Amino acid sequence: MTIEPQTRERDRIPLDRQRVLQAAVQLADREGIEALSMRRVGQQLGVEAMSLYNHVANKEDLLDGMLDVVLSEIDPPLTDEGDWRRIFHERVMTARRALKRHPWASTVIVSRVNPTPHMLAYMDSMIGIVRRAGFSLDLTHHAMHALGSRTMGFAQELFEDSADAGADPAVMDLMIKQMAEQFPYAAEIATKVRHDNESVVGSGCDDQFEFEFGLNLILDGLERLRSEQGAAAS
Amino acid sequence: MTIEPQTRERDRIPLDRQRVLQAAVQLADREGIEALSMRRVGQQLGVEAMSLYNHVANKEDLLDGMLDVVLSEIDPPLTDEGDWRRIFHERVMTARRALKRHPWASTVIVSRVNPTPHMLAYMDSMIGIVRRAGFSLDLTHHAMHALGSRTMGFAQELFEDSADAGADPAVMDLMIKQMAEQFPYAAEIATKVRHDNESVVGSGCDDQFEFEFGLNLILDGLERLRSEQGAAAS
DNA sequence: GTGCCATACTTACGCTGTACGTGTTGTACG
DNA sequence: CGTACAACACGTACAGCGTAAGTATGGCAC
Repeated sequence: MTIEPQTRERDRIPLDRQRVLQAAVQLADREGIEALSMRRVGQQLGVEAMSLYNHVANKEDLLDGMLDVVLSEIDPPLTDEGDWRRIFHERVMTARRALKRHPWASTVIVSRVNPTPHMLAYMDSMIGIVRRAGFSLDLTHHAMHALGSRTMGFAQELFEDSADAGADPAVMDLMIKQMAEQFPYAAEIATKVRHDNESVVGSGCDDQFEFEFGLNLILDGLERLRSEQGAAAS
Repeated sequence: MTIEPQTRERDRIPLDRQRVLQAAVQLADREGIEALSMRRVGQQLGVEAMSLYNHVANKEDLLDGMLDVVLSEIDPPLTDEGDWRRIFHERVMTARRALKRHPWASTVIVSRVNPTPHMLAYMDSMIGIVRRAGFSLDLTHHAMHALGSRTMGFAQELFEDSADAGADPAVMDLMIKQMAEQFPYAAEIATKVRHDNESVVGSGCDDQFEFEFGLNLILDGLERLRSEQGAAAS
């Protein structure tokens, strides 16, 4: 009773955030996201549930962290040459593959409200692709909404609005400024949206408009295929 | 103690599924979906939690039922005349309005795995619109995937696969036959998918193909807008 | 040595969904 | 009218959850 704990203490690898996240990811991979509880993750590490709270704020934070681990597995773009559609498509499929390795990821991602660092980095790189292809700021913004999280490798709307649109404007300014260094393209869009909606309450984007924009984009594309099909066959 | 219960019993309206579902919907509307527990719903009806189980199988079933209530509020189509895109668009926006009346609905719908009756009816009517506009079976199938639950008034993939693709084939046949009467258009698609994948394991649809189909549809639409924008300005 | 600080452990609270057994009810039939 | 019955609300109980709060056990700076 006096020796046992000491020896156990000695050869115990100390916990850290990375180990906690990795254990959680492994558990979710193996037994599904519904089997993931703080107690089970602790068990996985030979540790009590409460010990995890030294490294993650709460379960929400744990899920955010797990997601970030998955997103960190998205390979960087191979090339920057050629048709933007090819580059974009390729990168989306890479992201899709990363997410498919962790089947729980796509269901978790939709329940999150704040983007993780790797998420921001990824989005920034995708925005960069279309911007460099000559998309206007406006069109870029609409494009990202239309693609929704198809950009992430599956089909689903991303976040409700740009973080907390109702927050302190001064804080927002600072946040955007800090973001601008790391994620210039994303920051550009955020600034624009913010400017457009200076006097507007609620969400930073016109959800109704963005929804109809995306809907019409698809309907028009389908109409084109319909008329082609009409020309080819009956 | 002997009289009290009797009088209370007398003027108690007996529970039924509809009352349970309505109380649950009201509670979720008022206090959010995370506040919805069996105990709270019971409380809402002046009844213990366990009494609800006489009318719903479990919480999953309760959520399915609640969703069906919301979907039943989608108004029937106004007209069947004119451009299919206009008709389709109009109906989607009607569905969107119904879902917006219950903010929790869109988050709940994505966690469901089986379509509810009203859901099937709605999908059937949407498939009917494009079929009557001359879409081939194939194109219709791809179209529904591409639209995802944009058809429902928000953007998100629908169900993992067509119900239980791995189930007993004989049971499936029966199911499809029964479906054919009520939902002819939906049944037609289901039959086709089933036929195409006779010898294929896993999901009833080629997820990879459908995903890329939808992605390319949007990318092509965006490319068109990009080149137009290039011609007009810059 | 001594104090400090990080961190792991323990206990406990209030909540969840729901299995199981009991009692009361309105209704159908002799 | 009396009785049997099926429907159904109730109460209790259990295993699990996230996490607040307090306690014990290191390694490390002085």
